[in-house]
Amino acid sequence: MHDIKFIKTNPDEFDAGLTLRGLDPLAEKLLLKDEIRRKVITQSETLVAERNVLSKEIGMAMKHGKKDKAEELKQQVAKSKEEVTVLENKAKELIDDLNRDLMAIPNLPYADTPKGTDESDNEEIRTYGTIKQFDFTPKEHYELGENLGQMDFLTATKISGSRFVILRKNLARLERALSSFMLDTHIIEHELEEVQTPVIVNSSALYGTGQLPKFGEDLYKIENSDFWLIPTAEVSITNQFSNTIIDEEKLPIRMTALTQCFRSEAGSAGRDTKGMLRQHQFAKVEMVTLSKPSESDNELERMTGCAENILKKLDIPYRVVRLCTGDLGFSARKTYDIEVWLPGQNTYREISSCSTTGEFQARRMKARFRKKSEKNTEFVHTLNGSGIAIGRCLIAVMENYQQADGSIIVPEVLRPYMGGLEVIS
RNA sequence: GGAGGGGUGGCAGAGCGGUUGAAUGCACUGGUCUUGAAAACCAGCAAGGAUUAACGUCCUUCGAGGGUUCGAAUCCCUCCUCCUCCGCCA
Repeated sequence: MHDIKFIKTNPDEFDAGLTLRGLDPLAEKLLLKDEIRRKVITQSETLVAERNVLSKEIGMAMKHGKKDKAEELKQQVAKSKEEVTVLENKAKELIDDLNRDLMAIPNLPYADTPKGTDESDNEEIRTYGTIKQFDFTPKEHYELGENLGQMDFLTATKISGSRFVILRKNLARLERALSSFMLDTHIIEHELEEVQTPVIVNSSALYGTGQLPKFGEDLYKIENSDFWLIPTAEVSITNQFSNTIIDEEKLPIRMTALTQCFRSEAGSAGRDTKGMLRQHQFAKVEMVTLSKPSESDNELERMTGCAENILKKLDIPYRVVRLCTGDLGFSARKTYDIEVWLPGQNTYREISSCSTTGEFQARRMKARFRKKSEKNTEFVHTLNGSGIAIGRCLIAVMENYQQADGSIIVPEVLRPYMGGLEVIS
């Protein structure tokens, strides 16, 4: 959420940020609303203050047995009561209205964000690994999986619908191996703290990280309740710190969690319908960091590095791109996507997205920190990134490690997690 | 699901209609004392908002939201949550 005080002191910077997003300037309109809001609050509070004084006088009068005086004062208060109620309601309305506006405005991209309209304008930062040349035509993951009889979309359709999958035997085990490998790497090498969080959250958590109010359509909601399925563990990990004041020494707090994620994929009908690239349910290892404002840029590099390290260890080629203004998510100020090479598709596909939101989410959820021996609190900065998506990583392993006979070599680092298995066939 | 009891400041814990934003203790910060530390003593110590050049003043908040009242942490209603016992259950 945006700080109206920031907008007040930096209207041009605010509008420039919106322009980067392809939005019309809003500062003037918001500041007008704010002015009215403050005026009404002042009016209302003046009256309430007067009432409070009179009420105390009534109390004193009662104490000293001056009943007549008390009655007289009561009359006075009663007169202003209606007026107070009207003003208070009006103030509340104006506050809510302004907050609604502020909640629906996306975060401001960093000024150096590459300009563009969609993912084709993203800027390649670096590439890693050598793209393997096959002496046969590499297959897509679903061909490989189905031929192995270990990836079953048809049966999944029967029990759930489209965009679900059933993995069997060693592919199921491979998915589990990937999860454990990633988590172990994060907690041991990268010193992230592992957490296990709920996958069902309430709407206030979704407001906190920015999925609501604008993107409810992309989420699954549980009927007759305020429960939603998380689209990413970012929601539950980050919101642990809502309405919390953290001691400065505890920062940065770097966490990781493995959860299932649930997305309705409204609006992506027809895209990636084959295979398990785009599912309604998928496992993902997520990373979330809370940091001091001064450290968040470095933390973003660190986090991206953690995700990259997973792919390095798996020895799968990838590239890192910086998202352009048109591709940047609602809450993000700066995002690196990591895209893995998929030989079957002969292209790079997103497997991780690491973002800093600055204080955007922290302000929404009131996650603050206090410096030692300082009175004031400040909002923390929050970062989130996939570290990495399990399902897509499974695809990447399958396609990059496939052999002519349709079997799949198990990457070295995963073998300890697969009981030493070297090939899935 | 049934019965009962709680939710108060960083923590513990009073208050149960009238200067109570909240006693007291611990923790924390500053000071006195001390060679230094401890102890002791003194002082400070909630968040958000409005206003102000600033000092300050004012408003709101005692789980959340409504209500009663001139006035609510204190009374009433609804919800959330925690604990104990019973039932059910992975």
